[in-house]
Amino acid sequence: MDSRVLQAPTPEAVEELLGESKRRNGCLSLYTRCAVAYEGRAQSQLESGDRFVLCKPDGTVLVHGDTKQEPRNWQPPGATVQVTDTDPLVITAVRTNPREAIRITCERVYHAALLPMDDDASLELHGSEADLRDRIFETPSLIEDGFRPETREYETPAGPVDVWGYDADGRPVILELKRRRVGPDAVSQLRRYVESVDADVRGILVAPSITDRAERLLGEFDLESRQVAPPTDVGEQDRSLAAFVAGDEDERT
Amino acid sequence: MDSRVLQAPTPEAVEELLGESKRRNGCLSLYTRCAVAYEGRAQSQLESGDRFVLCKPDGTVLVHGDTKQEPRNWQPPGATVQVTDTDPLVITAVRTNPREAIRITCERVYHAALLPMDDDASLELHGSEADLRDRIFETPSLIEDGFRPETREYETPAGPVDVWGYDADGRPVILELKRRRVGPDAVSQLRRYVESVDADVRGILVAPSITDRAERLLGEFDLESRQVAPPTDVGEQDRSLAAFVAGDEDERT
DNA sequence: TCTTCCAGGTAGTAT
DNA sequence: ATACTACGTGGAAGA
Repeated sequence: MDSRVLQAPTPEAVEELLGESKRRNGCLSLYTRCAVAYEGRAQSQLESGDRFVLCKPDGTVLVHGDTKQEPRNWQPPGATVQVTDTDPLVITAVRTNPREAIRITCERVYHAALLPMDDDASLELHGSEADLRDRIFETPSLIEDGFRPETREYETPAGPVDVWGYDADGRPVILELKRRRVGPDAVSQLRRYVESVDADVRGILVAPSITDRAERLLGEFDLESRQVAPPTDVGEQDRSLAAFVAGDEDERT
Repeated sequence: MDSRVLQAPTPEAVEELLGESKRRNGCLSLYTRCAVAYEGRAQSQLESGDRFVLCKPDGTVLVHGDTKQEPRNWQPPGATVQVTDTDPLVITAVRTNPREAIRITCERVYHAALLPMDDDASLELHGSEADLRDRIFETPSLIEDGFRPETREYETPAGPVDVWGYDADGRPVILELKRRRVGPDAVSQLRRYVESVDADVRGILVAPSITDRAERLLGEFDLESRQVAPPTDVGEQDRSLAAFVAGDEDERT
């Protein structure tokens, strides 16, 4: 695998490692005390602190602190990453469209590592809005008896509608699907679609649950709702994890 | 700093290091070939590949591949992270509200490292929607002559309005502010606020720019727009980064 | 490229 | 805890 880890590397060694990571198409990881500045879509400054920095071969740069899921600062994919100074070590990542730059000034580097990565696996995800849509096409009675779904992503002047269909009386129906509990924004969205259609159409918001305010707004605009959730079980899943989630803390299989 | 890096550690050594990271309130980093399973709000599976794993002391777990800004899989803050098996090494992170779990099965661990972090610096960000709001309170004529902004986050039955004020004729005005180019969703949002108010009120969408469809929707609902961007210059900024962004590629100061 | 919308969105704030 | 919105949202799919 020929990865490399350097303890307390010099700025020159980090520069060398960054070049190597580009040639090898690998990631560069830094454990460092650094300050960060950003300018582009907005501007930000982050004073010195201990952080973990990951530079990916696609130009992504992440600066992680010791809390939270989101990086404290970052550069999206597509940036050009360079060591622009070695005393102290400064790493700059610039990208265009939009034009923006991040600058990491390292007062100390505890470790640096080269991480060649081979990862071509694709994520299989179940329980998305698309799965909910498929579920409704499979079992239209989840909406109501006699409902006939017809078109996915039906185009209207106000944007694409999730599901277009007809009720038992042949009256057109628009469904707006959400995979989780919905608020007022989803009602606005459904209303926009319904009003953009030049016909007498019913609008139904399909979601696992709905907030009080959204419910009230629905009524105000003569829209409806159905309580339906995305399918949870999709076959080939690892059952022992499900047991964990179900609350069986002692599960260790 | 007493950080520790282990090359090709045994599962037991990783377990020990995870325990140590909890006691020391530090992060644990793994460079590993692993498979990932998730179950909770949805379900997902990710087959084996080389990845970088970061476990933070607040319970956050990130699994990064070699591309993209977002982790390939993750667990948000608040999870309990444990080694639940050592042959092969399995790391499980469980959290509640919502109840969900991620499981990382490592077929090889290239490195593991303990990263004690001291980071109490706060991010200073300029150019947000709040800054745009402040700018309008400071220079109301950016909207129009005679405009008098009055209330921020003004409460309506449909939700909080960014700015409530009055025009030169004393007619109430609602502003919906966006820090970037807006689409149909922002128009829907403004419309919802305007209609929820039981008065003859003007609605103005304030943003740097607007899409065609959104523009058309605005007209349809008798709403207005003003082209205003958040302030870009906020004083104490590092000017050399701005030069970089401006296109001066040779800037190395 | 631009537009549009989903996301296991995440984060912050007020109730 | 829930509700609501902003985010340097990011990412994908279609035009």
